[in-house]
Amino acid sequence: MSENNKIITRFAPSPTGFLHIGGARSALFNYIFTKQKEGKIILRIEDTDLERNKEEFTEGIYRAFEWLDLKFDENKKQSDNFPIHRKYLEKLISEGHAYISKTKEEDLLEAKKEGKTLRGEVIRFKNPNKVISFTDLIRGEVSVDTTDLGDFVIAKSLDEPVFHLSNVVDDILMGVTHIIRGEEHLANTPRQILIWEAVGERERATYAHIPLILSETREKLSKRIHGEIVSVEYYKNRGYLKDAFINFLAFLGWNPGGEREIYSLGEIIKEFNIEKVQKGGAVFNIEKLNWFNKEYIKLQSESEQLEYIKEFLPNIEKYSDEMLQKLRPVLVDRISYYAELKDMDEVGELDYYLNTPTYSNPNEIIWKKSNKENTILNLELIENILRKENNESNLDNLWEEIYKLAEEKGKGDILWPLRYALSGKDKSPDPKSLLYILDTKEALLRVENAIESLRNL
RNA sequence: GGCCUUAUCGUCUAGCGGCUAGGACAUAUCCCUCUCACGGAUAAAACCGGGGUUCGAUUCCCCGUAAGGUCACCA
Repeated sequence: MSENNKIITRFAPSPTGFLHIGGARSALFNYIFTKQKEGKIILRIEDTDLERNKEEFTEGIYRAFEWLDLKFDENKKQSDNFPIHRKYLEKLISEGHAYISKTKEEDLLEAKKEGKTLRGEVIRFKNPNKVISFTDLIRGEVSVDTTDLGDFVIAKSLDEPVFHLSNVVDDILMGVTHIIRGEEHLANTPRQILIWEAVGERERATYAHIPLILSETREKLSKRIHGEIVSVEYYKNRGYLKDAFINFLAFLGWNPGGEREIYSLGEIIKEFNIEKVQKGGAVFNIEKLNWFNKEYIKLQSESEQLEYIKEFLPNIEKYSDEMLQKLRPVLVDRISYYAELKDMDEVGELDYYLNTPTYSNPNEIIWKKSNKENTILNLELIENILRKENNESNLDNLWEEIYKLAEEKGKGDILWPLRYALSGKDKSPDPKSLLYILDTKEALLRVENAIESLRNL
């Protein structure tokens, strides 16, 4: 593709909040589309609303993209272009496409009642009142009579353009060829096309409006009512893997056909076809994300898993490296995202790795089909084995002996009390894993304690 | 309310005139098993309604219905 018909796209968030998952998906679709066509993608921070903008939100957006590892070819801030926007406003006015409009007294008064202040005059676009048709890559032909849009405001003053003007002028100036954005902008498109045509200069861009991400109740997901789950950083902080997150997001509203669902970004770029993007909104289902994430955790290398564990496991300083190594498979097996380690820690599911358990209800040491005497006897047999193997530290031998004993005496009658003695819990990983993770000396102590508790019963 | 958009299992979706309507998540049951988790298997579960077009509609058209978006001196 030659340089002058190269595809140019942009993602244009406003820094009035953290990056929304819907925004992330828009950006992702832009990114995928652009990479596939070997085009250029621009990140343009739309900071024209001076009152609501915050630098921290811009930072947050950058951080989110850094996490997702989506890199933009250009980084722009719309406010840098205010002088240019002014020139275009002047041009539109002199050509009769826009005019300065006095605000009506009654509107001024009404706004005051609501606590808002309106400018005495603003710049409005002179609506030619015609039917605008465009081809949306996802939706096909869309056609709207712009008459009922009226003469809409495009700037508060020559130096304060608002969204429609800045957005269109920048798209024209930056050579944007494809505008891929959320469906909430579909209704804005006709008036933006009106401005685009009034400015002239360039053939208009091709539009594609991607469906919204919906809540359980099928409405647009919003931070206000749906909370932090709409923020991309939430997923980063909860220990989701960016590849899983991207895979999930891309498959919300699109898929390559076929039955495979685990696709790397590179594979998605290869397979992507914007015309196959779903038209209807998609309900955001965190269960499915969790499944994707678990699949990606399984795909991680041991050292990657260890890194995440070190980041998310509470009281990490209390675990030795050796123990962490041993703990890794057990932990990874039980989570879909790494922050679940914190949840497990909070409910005490990790206690027994660090602390010798106490048996508040020793009856639970006894297997359901057994009795106290038998259990004490069996634990003593285990105790003997542990004592014998204590200095050899050969886990395989140790386990072999215990398992032989279990087969002899009945698995439940050996394995249950052993596991309970080691964990102090009715639910826990299997005793072999526990023995593997715990020091043999510690295991012996726990078995002795359990016997003691039973005797005192 | 006006305008725009959408409509396949509970959810994400495959399907692009003829299929026992396929897969995944979630659910249930079973297997594995001392418990939990993992894993494996099986099951239940959908074409919004009504008219056309057609030999034949989930698929094409129209009308309803429902849902969503948007109607700012926000983006």
